Amino acid sequence: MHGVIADRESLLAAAERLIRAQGPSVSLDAIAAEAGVTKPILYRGVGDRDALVDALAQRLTARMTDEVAKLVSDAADTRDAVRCLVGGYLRHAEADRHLYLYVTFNGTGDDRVRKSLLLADGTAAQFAQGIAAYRTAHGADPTVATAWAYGLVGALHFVTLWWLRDQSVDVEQVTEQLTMLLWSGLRLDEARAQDKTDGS
Amino acid sequence: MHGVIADRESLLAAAERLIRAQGPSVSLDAIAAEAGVTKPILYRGVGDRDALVDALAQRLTARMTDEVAKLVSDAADTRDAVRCLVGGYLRHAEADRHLYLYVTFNGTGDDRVRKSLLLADGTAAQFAQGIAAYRTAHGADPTVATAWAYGLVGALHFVTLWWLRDQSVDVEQVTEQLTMLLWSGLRLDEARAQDKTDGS
DNA sequence: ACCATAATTCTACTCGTGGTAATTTAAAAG
DNA sequence: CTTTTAAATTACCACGAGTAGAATTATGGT
Repeated sequence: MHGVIADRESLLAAAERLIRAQGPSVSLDAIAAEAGVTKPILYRGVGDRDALVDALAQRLTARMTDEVAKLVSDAADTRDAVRCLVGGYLRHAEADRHLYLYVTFNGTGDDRVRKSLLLADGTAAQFAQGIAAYRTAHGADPTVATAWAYGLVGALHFVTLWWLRDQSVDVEQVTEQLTMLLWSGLRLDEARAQDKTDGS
Repeated sequence: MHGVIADRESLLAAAERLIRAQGPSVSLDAIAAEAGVTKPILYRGVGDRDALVDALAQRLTARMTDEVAKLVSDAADTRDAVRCLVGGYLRHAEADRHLYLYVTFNGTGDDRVRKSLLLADGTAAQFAQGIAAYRTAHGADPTVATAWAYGLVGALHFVTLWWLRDQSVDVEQVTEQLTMLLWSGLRLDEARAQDKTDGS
């Protein structure tokens, strides 16, 4: 119709374009129309809805982790790296909020868990790697890396959702607040005085 | 049919019963049938799907916060309180996993954000209160409470999802790991040596 | 006791969306 | 120019949310 080539790449690009323009509640028909093709072509090119979300999640994850990694590489120290990570995540999610929501909310089937962790898995894998490396380099136990990575992603995600919904504070402030929590934890400095050497 | 009274309470109870039995992908027809009524009666009693999820989220939130609060009240110190909270959350989510998933995954409309934060809002409100009280009592800034509360809920939620999906570690271990992160943060002890007195 | 009217419940429908099968159109080979 | 094969389009099915109208039961008057 428009001379559009229906390769996977342009289909995914059309999906992103339409989601950005119209919000996360777009149908597959609409995406196909945006790409200038019909639904079966879309299915042949990228698969069913799950596959589409999967692909978009991969692309978004790649962009976010790339950008965040770039920001982090300029950090002064490790705490500043966390700060850059949090700020980068928030800003990217805000800039691409529709796609972010499309990818992170996909609970219709019976495997809601798997689907909702699509973006999380990619991000958490990166985080886990960084955490494990950091802790190994400093003689700390890296076993916690996976659990911590999912905890980090969850904290980032929910703070993002809350902040996107009611933007009551500016990005700098929420970044600093979340960084405080992630870097130093809930405990107050005085609590450190107590020895917490639990051998579990 | 069964002499069932179609008051709101029994409708919600039937919904919980069926979700627990059949998983989070139950239709409203099925819920109505479980309650012994038909769909319009269900609508008259509890409203549309959003209202149902809202009500179930409130009930689940109440149960979880109640149980967790009880566990926390027996804690030895503040760190142990966090530990009890994490463990209680994980165990309750596991025990009622279907309902937990039904309530936390509800992204079909355009207000995905609002709906997905239904359980989070209730839980985060409690957490924020506790955090603010704790910090105020110790002379720390309580402004961070809201952001931290959503961060906590997000970390708990995602670690729960990850753990429910591939139960590769036992609950004790993941509880301890997440508690470490939430209580002490990412930083290693040596990092404390560096003075981090950032005045924002 | 009987009929009419009001209230309530049930059935049956619409609408939108994911997914697919069958029909049609275009292209290539003989 | 015909026939066969490959491709896309249209038309359809399944399913679930939500609702309007049919049917049934209860209520009240005479």
